[in-house]
Amino acid sequence: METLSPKKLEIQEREQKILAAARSMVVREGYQALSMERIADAVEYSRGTIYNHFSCKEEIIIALAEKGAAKRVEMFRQAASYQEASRFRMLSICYAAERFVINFPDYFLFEQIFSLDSVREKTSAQRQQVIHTCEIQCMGIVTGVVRDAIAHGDLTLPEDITPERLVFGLWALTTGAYGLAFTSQSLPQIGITDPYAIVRTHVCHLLDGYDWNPLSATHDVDEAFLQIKNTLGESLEN
Amino acid sequence: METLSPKKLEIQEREQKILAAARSMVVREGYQALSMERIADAVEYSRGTIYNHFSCKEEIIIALAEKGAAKRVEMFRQAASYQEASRFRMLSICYAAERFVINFPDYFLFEQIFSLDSVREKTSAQRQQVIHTCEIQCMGIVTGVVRDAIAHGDLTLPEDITPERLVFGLWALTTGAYGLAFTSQSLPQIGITDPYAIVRTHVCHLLDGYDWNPLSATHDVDEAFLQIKNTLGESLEN
DNA sequence: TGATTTTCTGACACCGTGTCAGAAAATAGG
DNA sequence: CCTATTTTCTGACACGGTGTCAGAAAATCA
Repeated sequence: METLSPKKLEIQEREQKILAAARSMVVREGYQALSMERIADAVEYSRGTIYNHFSCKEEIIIALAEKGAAKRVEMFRQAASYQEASRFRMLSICYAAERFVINFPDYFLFEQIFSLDSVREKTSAQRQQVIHTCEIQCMGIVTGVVRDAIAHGDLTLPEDITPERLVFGLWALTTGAYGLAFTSQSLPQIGITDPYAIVRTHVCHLLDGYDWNPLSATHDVDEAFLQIKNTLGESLEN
Repeated sequence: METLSPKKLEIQEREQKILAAARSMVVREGYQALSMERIADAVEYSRGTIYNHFSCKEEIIIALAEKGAAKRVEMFRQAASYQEASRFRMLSICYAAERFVINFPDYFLFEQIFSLDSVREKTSAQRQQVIHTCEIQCMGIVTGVVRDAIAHGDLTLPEDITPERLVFGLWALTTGAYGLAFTSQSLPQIGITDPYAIVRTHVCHLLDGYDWNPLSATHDVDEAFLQIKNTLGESLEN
């Protein structure tokens, strides 16, 4: 069943065309400008046909969020394969998380839209499951690095902190900061001009707080990120 | 001009009735169930009258977000007045931030809705300004504590970290975590059952990473939070 | 009390949604 | 190649929500 009938293929391609149209529409004019009607116009099919692919516009958003989630998993994989001491592997994942929002701000936006109950409610369980699975995979990649660190003796976690809990903290810190970077009006006013750099600093201090070796004091953090950028940069840019 | 005419008073009261109706509607049935039509039914006035108060439903959401923002400022003020060493004042603000989302999850929700461009776009500049001002005030309260800490010699920040940048990190960590607590499906599955407790732990480790005295190692953190709860609990619950 | 101002109302025009009967196109069979 | 069957596509329709505004109703004034 490798080759699909020409018609089936056309349909598959059309689905991608619909998503591409929706994506650029949201990017250019915002979520509220997205309507099935306008998508139908853009791809030159009738509204009914669009509804054959997606039962409502929320399903389109979640389909786009799915793509984003898959992309992030891929980038995290790349980053985790960085061949260095555990702490630098951790930093390289942070770098990947940062590149993700910078290179694909729209994916980040779709996730934010999707995180509203009122939107998520209207989407299918299957697609929710896909996104959920990606989330678990990302967690798995990062906790894997933490476990490696423990195994190599670079890190000893306090009793009440599991690798998952540490990762939760990093996850919260980074996504919280990226969310603020996107939505807060106040940042420039209080001298926060490069939130991404600040997050990196905080991550380092947090890891220092957990005594994850080698500590910041023993190496040049900026240098480390530069190294990561040079090694992984290409493969994360796509 | 202390006493308003009875009619003006009625109008003012009605505005609160509208907000209350909208609030309970969103809490009970979600944002997407909110409509001017249903609000009008609920408060037993015509749609036109509702439009005299708010030009669209986004304006209602932002009005509710405003109330939340003001509440947070109030709670932060209370917390910052905690009479202890700077680090514990910092923790007491974290405690206030936590109580805010736990006691008023709906306010947190309105902020999330409001953070979407598509919603914010439709709201008036004045109201946006009010929220913005509250945000700045909160920042001011927290950076004030940081500055006090520096002045008292409890904390020495690295050159590249201003008090604002440190606060940005805490802000990102906490709101990021609370956001995840509300929206992520994955947390229980990976053993994160009390995200709030974990955030507190991470905050402590982050402060440790910056050598903010007294370090966690020298005192019982749980005990400190208990103390805060006993001292401030009442005044934050309202 | 009547004149004037303010407030309230619901009908209206509009826009987007989601559905579905029937048209059109693709595919299969002889 | 033609016809039968299946699949896909379409646009009209009913619905529900939005935002407006002319005129009704109520409040205020004098």
